[in-house]
Amino acid sequence: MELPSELETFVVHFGEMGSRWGFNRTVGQMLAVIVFTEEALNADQIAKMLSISRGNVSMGIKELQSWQLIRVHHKPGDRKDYFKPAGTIWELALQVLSERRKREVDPTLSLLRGQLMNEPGEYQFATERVKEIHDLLELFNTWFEDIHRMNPDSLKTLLKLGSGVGKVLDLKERLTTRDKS
Amino acid sequence: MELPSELETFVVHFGEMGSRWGFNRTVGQMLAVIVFTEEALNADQIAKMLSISRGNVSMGIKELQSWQLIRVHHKPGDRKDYFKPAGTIWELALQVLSERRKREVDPTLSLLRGQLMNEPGEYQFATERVKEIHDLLELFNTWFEDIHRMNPDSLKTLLKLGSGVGKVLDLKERLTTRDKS
DNA sequence: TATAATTTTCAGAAATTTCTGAAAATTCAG
DNA sequence: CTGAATTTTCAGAAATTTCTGAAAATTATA
Repeated sequence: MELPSELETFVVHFGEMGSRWGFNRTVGQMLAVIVFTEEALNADQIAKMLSISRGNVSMGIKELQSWQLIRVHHKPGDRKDYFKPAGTIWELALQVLSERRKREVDPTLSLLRGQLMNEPGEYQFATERVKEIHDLLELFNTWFEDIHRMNPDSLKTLLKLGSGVGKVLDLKERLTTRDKS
Repeated sequence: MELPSELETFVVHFGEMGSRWGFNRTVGQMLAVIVFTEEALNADQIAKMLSISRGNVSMGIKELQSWQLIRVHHKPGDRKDYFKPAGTIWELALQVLSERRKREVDPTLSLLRGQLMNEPGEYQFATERVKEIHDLLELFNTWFEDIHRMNPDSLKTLLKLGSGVGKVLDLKERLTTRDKS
C-alpha cells in the first residue's frame, strides 16, 4: 500500500489544515489518507504511507478516535485493526465543528458563568464585557446545538438560503404579528 | 498600570483559548487585556501587565492588527501608540470567525478547485471525496459571506430562532409553491 | 497456559514555535 | 537637519510540541 503521488498534495495540505483545526500536522495527514483511500487501512500501512513511526500512528489514531472521526473495522482471519472514516464527508465536517465548539466554547463559557456568579461588581467595565461575551457564547451554543440536530438535507436547504432567511422571517413577521397591531 | 488580579484569570484563560483560534497564548492575553481595560493601552503598559518583552508586544500588536481586532489611538501631546479593541464584542467575534474562515477554508478551496480542473479521473474514489469536500466548503463559504453582511440585530434574531427556522421554511414552502401543485 | 501478534506507552531526541533584548529603523519636535 | 522618543526587526535562547523506537502491556490463538 503506497501513497499514490496524486494524493500527496492533498495529504500534505490537510496536514497543514489539521493543525488549524486543533490537531497536529501528522494527525491531519492520517485523516486525509483514511478519507481518500477506499479500503480500510491498518496502522502499519498508515505508518508506511506517511513515513512515520508506528508509535506515532498509535497516538494519532487515539486522537482521531477522541474526535470521533474514524472507526475501527476488522477483517476475518486478520487480527489487525483497520480504520475507516466514521461517516460521510458531511458528517465528518459536522463532527469537526462540534468538537471544536466543545473545546473552544464550553470551557470559556463555564469560566464566565462562574465569574458572573461571584463578581461583586468592582470592575464595572470588565464585568460588562464578561457579560457580553457570556451572552454571545450562550446564544451561539444553543443555536449550534439546535442546528446540529437537523437532518443533512434541511441543513443544506438552510445554508443555501443564506441571509435569504431574513426575507422569510419578514414574511413570517407579517403573517404572525396580527396580535401586535 | 497594573494587571488587576481580578482579571488575571480571564487573561490567562483567553491566552489558552487564543491558541485555539490561530494565534498564540501571548497574543490571546494581549487581546484580553485590551478588551477588558477601559482606557487605551500603550505597548509598554501591555508589556508590564503581562511581564513580557517589548519586542514580543510589538509582534503581537502586528498580529492583532492583521486580524483587525485592535486599532491604534493617539493622545494629544503623547507620541506613543495606544490600542483599543476594533469594535464591540459582537463585532470582534464576527471578525475572528471571518478571519478563521479566510485562513482555514479559502486555501483548501482553491487547492480542491485546481485539482478538479485537472484530475483526469484515475482515482475515482478520491475524486469523489474531493468533489464532496469542495461542494461543502463552497456552500459554507457563500452562506457565511451572506450571513456576515446582516446587521447584528437580524443576525441575533436568526440565531435565537435556531432550527425553528425549519418550521418557518415549511410555512414559506406552503405559501409559495402554488405554482408547483 | 504459553506464545505469537498486535497495540500502547513513554523517556529522551528532534523539530518547531515563541520570546528576549539589543541594534536598526522610523518618526517627530525643535 | 539633529537627536530624542518610539517602534520594529531579528539572531540566538528558551520553551513547547511532536516524534521515535524499544520496552511493556494487551489480546487472541492454539
